[in-house]
Amino acid sequence: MISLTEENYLKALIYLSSLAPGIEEKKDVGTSELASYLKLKSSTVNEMLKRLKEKNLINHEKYKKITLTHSGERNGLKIVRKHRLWETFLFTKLDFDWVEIHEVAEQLEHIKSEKLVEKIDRLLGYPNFDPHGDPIPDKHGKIPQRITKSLSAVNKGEKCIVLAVSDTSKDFLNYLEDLDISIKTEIFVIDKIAFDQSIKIKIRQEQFSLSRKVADNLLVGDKFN
Amino acid sequence: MISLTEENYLKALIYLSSLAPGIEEKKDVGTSELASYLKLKSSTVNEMLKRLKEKNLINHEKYKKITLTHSGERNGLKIVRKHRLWETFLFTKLDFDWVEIHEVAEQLEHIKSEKLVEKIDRLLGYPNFDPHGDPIPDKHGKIPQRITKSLSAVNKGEKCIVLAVSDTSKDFLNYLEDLDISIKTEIFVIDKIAFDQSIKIKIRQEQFSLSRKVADNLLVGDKFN
DNA sequence: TATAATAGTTAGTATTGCCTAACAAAGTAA
DNA sequence: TTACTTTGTTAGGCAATACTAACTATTATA
Repeated sequence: MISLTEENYLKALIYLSSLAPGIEEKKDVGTSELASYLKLKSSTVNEMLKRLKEKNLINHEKYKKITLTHSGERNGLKIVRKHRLWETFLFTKLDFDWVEIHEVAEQLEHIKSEKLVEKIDRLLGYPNFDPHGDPIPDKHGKIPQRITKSLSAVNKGEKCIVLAVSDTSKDFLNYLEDLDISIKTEIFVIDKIAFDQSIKIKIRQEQFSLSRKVADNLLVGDKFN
Repeated sequence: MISLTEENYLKALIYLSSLAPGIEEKKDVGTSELASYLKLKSSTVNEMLKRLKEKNLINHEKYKKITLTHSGERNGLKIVRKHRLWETFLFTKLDFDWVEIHEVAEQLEHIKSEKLVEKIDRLLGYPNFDPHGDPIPDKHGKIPQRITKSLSAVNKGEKCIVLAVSDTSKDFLNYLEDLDISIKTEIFVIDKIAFDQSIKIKIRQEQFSLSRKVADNLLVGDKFN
């Protein structure tokens, strides 16, 4: 039995290892990095690492980096799957907004019932991506892939469609909601300003400009898929 | 902040105090009774009682009975409300069956989000009773009342409709599912056998007989409301 | 390379929630 | 009323999860 706390450690490890530079690459994670992400002290994390290793969920040698075992990864992906399914449920079935879904899903992801997850998955029509555009692992842990690029990489005169956001902070999501930008929003790039690397865009007949930072965090594609 | 465990104690107290002989009456509850209901040792319960009293959720003097304070009752009813709403959700929206809903709702009832509860309530159309016929407290803690009687109290030659079950054990619910008896099922009482107090009934053209024990635990009324 | 900075570990402490064992109070029945 | 039974309490422990403080290994830098 994996405790709620242990589940959160696994989820954090999945997330932190996914921050590797290349796609499909895995980054090794250190104790302090994990501690600071979970807002805990390293000593606390250190103890938990022992328990996770006992349970064969991670590989860890003294003073070395942490990696997930196969079992750890599988279990962590289950939580990620549940989190993203619940976010999708809250967003599409209960009209929660972008900003609110995360913290409720943080709780719901720990509900233990295979059946419930499958029922929710079915109710939602087996979605591949959640409301932030993040991929939802299937029941075997397989993660849907799709090609996206940052809005900053789109050329002047081209149009694209928002597939995901790479920052899910409240500030960013709130700003996007103000701009009425969400998943599936079509963006036409009117101009790219060399001086500050901001870009001028058109959305639904309206023109305005986005900073480099915002453009970096909008992941787009040619079409919605 | 009330912990998950504390919530379960409050819920148990609400339930046990409701077992008073008359309706609207409250029964005082003892430490051992609570312990045995929660499948814990009295010493454990005793300690928790201290904490609950600290938090002003219960009244309790050494060697005396336990009663809920106003705050304790309000908080306990919130959990009962959530439990019954989730059961209704699982049953009506996700096609879980009668027997399965309870244990998943035991987990879901602890999710902390006012908004989520209200959204689910609305999605369900503000139901007054859950799939077992138990009343769902409204957001202010008001409990819908309705008049029911045991099927044993129905006279020969009369018809009635199932409103609730007073036993929600798996065994009983499974048996009822086998018999195809659920909420809203119409029952016609053909005969009452004096010898063993069983009753002969007709449901949807089919005739069979129910033991006294089963009839006792089926709560019925003249019409569905 | 020596040393300072960073990262990781250990030891000792607290809280929650559970346990057993021993004991005290209250209730019941001879 | 005494003695037995049931109920309630206290004391002392344990596991999980977190903390601080002190220490050690590793890495980075002068």
